[in-house]
Amino acid sequence: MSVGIKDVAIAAGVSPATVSRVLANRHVKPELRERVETAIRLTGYRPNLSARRLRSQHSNTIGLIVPDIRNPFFTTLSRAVEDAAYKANMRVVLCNTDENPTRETMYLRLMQEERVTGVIYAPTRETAAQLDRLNFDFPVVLVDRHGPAGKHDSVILDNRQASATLVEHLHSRGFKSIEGLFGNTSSTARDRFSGYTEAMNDRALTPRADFVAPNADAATVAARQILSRKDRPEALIASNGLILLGVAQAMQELGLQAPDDIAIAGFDNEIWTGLIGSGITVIEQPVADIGHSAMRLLFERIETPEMAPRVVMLSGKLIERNSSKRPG
Amino acid sequence: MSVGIKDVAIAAGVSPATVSRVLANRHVKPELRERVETAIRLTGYRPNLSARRLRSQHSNTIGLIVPDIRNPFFTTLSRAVEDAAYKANMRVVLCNTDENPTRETMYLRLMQEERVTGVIYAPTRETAAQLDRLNFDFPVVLVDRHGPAGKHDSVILDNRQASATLVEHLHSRGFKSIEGLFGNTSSTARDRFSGYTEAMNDRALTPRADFVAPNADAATVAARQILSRKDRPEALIASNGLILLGVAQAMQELGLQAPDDIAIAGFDNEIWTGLIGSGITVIEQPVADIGHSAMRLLFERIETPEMAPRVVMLSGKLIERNSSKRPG
DNA sequence: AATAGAGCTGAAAAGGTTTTCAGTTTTCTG
DNA sequence: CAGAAAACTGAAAACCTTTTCAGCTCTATT
Repeated sequence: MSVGIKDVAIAAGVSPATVSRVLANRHVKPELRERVETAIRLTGYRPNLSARRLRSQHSNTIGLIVPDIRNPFFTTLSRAVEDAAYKANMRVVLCNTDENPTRETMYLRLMQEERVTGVIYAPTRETAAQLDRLNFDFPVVLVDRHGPAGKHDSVILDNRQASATLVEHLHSRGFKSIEGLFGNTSSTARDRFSGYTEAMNDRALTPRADFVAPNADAATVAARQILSRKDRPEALIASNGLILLGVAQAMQELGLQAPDDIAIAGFDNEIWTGLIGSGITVIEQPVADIGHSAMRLLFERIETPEMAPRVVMLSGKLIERNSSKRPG
Repeated sequence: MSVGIKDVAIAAGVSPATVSRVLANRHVKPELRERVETAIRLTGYRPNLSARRLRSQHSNTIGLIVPDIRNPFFTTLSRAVEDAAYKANMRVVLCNTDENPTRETMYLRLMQEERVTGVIYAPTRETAAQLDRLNFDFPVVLVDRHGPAGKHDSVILDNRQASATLVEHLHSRGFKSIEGLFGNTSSTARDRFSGYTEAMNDRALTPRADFVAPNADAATVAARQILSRKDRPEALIASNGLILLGVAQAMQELGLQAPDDIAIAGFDNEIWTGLIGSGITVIEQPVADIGHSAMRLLFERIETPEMAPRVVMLSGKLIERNSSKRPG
């Protein structure tokens, strides 16, 4: 049986309450404090977090619900979230939904049972749509994706703007037929699609878009098809890092080079995008900022629950590389 | 105030014990069971995991302690661990140590306070060395790295063999001066270094090795130096994915091409290694397998604690690509 | 028909901590 | 130096479950 606060109390000749107070750094006479501290050291006492949480009603745990930690965007995000969490003396429970609404509701239920302090959450469009019907008893901050307009704290990229920037960039380089390959599950992909479409229309260009499950394999399949079409576009935009990876893979299979055979641009400034060929033009997201902002919003929400929901919108940054150079 | 098991009991006209039994799927008369179930539905009851854990002494939580989730090896590993965990109805608490022994001990302590069911752990060499002096009251399975020989369950790659394979491969392609760039914190890097050195000696080649903090930035700096030396080697081996990334980046900065200017080979078959230039030769690790094996070992250890420690050693697979072709 | 056993249920204890409450000691104020 | 306030401490309640124990109702066996 492991040593509890009671054993420490006996060893130090004080009451359990006093030990608890020493642990919580509350006022207790130096002499007693010292006795307790050595007792703790001697007994090797470690607090039982379950008991502590049960009594204090603070779980000191935050949930992080993302589609897939292997998506580099979410990898980096998770790291930022964890750093902030552990600084605030909180644990992080990580959940991968695979963009599957069933798993999402299961995890949200789990968060409830865990009595988490708060949740950072990148929902699918499907679940996001009914987000205000669900009523969580913990604060939620959406990241990367938004819910019903203005109802929830969220931190997202200005996706329309970012897409428009890519179109503008490609257009200014002389490309006219610009196709887009977008994810089919997130509000983010949808926003990027809108931004793309608007920007194309603004320039009297004809948008053409495809939607695909947001993972590299599915993207490879789709890209293969697009790239081998007779009316292959002059330029192709990929709506996130995994899709971009799929496109790059398809191009390699087909022996195509950017920008000679087709121009390429995408999202997420992963290191490899700078190394592949002579570099792929991308929109860089301030991922770590997004994570930190989300945690800040979460903590502030916890402090003042009645505050009106806030949306933090950050801007992407165009990183021009060779894949979008004017051909020939 | 949230609804507890008591409220459900009252609503169903039974005792809390009965509700608990319904929840745990123990024998209770169908009629009562149904009454309880509708009461649960009506009240929207969610069990309180802290209370449950406190009483039952089962945390159903496993800890995952890794250097950095952004290292793609550990990203994939974490995903495998989580999948297995959630299938077994367990949560995962994720910890990044940044190869920092202080953070390691802090997290190990946390695991103790959390009363975790078990831990999957990739220790630094420093902590690994004193692993048998520490006495955990939870089972630990080491991954990717080993502790004092044969004292702990662990799942690792046959690192010596893998390194030797790379040397053999490069040598058979005609390279003689083969340098190695290794991480400086893990037993794994050390083993890969040993394998490299032995294989070089076996072939009467002179080994030359450098050690560096296992992250891309540090590797870039080191690689830059190696690559701009007058006596630059004919081939360079990188001991993990991040270091390989650093090497690739340095080469690009310096305008060097593989295999024309220098041959390159490394570890971890990340997708980009197949896309960069005309592909980088790597040793592929069965990462998902490693994760699953680790979880299997962990569960078996929990079931039969007195079993002798087991070491599972998996083989890497050489993926030959263009970066190690015989130069022009 | 009596008895053993199985199945089912509820009361109450237990799990390890924090927190409240009340009481005691110390310090401060005038 | 008296009295008030502040600081400190311990006993006991509370947090929400699961589990033990004992009792009760059936069924099955002899």
